[in-house]
Amino acid sequence: MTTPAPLSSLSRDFINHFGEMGSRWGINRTVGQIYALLFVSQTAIHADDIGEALGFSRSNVSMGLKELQAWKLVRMRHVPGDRREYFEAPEDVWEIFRVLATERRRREIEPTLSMLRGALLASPDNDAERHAQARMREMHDLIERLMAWFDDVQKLQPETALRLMDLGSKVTKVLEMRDALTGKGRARKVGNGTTDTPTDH
Amino acid sequence: MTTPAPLSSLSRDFINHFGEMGSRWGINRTVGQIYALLFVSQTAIHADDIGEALGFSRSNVSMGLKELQAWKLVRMRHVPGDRREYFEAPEDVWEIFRVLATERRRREIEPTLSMLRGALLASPDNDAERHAQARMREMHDLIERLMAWFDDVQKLQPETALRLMDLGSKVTKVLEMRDALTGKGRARKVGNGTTDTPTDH
DNA sequence: CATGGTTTTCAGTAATTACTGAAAATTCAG
DNA sequence: CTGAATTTTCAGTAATTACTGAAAACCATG
Repeated sequence: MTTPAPLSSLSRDFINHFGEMGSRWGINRTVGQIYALLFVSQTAIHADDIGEALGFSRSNVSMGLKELQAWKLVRMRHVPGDRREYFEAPEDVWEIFRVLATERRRREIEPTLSMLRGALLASPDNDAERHAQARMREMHDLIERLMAWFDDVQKLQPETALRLMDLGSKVTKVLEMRDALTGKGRARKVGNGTTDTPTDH
Repeated sequence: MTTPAPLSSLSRDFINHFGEMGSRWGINRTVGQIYALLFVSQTAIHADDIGEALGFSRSNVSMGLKELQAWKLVRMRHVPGDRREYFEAPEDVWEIFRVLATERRRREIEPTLSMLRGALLASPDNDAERHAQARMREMHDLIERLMAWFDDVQKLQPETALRLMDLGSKVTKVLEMRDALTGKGRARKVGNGTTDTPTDH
């Protein structure tokens, strides 16, 4: 019967922010707030307390938790002698990031990649189609490259990945050196046939 | 009065897919389809043709284009002797990716980062608050690290960035070697990342 | 500086998505 | 099995978001 801890203004602001950002992140207010609550909570919480803390109906909480579980962003656990289900967010923020990235990829990228793969099998029979398909190929190839890279990095230990990131573009020193040695140095643009872009940056 | 080119089934599928995925990507159907149309188009198109090709009202097209411009995903241009505004998607897919990532960061991450920065200034006065703030700090620090890395990579030439990515986790070989030399690494963790992890799916 | 062609705005409406309460299903102790 | 405690489902409703047509604003030209 413990009252669900009255939420400090610190936590309340955090939770509200997640609620508001929810729509931009592709989740709804409820889901965002529930996640935020679990994220800052010291202990696992059961659905009734979540609903009470945030002012949502029980059924809404149930649906929100279901979605968070589908995203693999919360874990369920049981406390001895209590039939209710308790929920918590995983500790390790890198792991959270990894899960989030993986899940977003699965939902937001894979379907497109597979559509593109299909489109690349077609035989275009006029110039417009040929051009469209070439564009799709560019998109496809970039996405595949990005995903292959992501696969690679994802397999690293968090510690290693973080360290790799901290190196940042310093890593390019290695590339530049190699280029200097192989005399490959001064190409500037990525080769897409149609030269255009007066880009500058 | 050129009819807006009858859209091959190849392009139509691509455009429809973008319409459907729109909601997952945080844009609406209209915006997704307009972008897709421009992306595969050989030439710049004006609003009326876009509306006709996709079956949207003129005002809807106008709003869609406005949003795409806000995202910096389309460019406007004029053709001599025609008062109408023509639109096109930038050529270079890496540049598109860069713009998209930057814009998403600005909209989806920066606000949270600044909220977190504020939260970290507070002085927690009980254990729960202290824990919540510590969690927020973990989140904040990870995001900052990721963003710093992204800043770094973003400044690279497309070619360099792509090549860096293609190297993937091979770069870690350098790290591992360095660790071996400095005696820093010492095979610290269990289940080392490079061998096949027992991932389910 | 008036005109016709063009784009933008906006109020109203349609479509979609979120949320609720009540009922059904599930779970488990006795 | 029974029944109390709990979670899930779902039909109905509320809230939000997308889309339209008409009108206003814009703008290059004569």
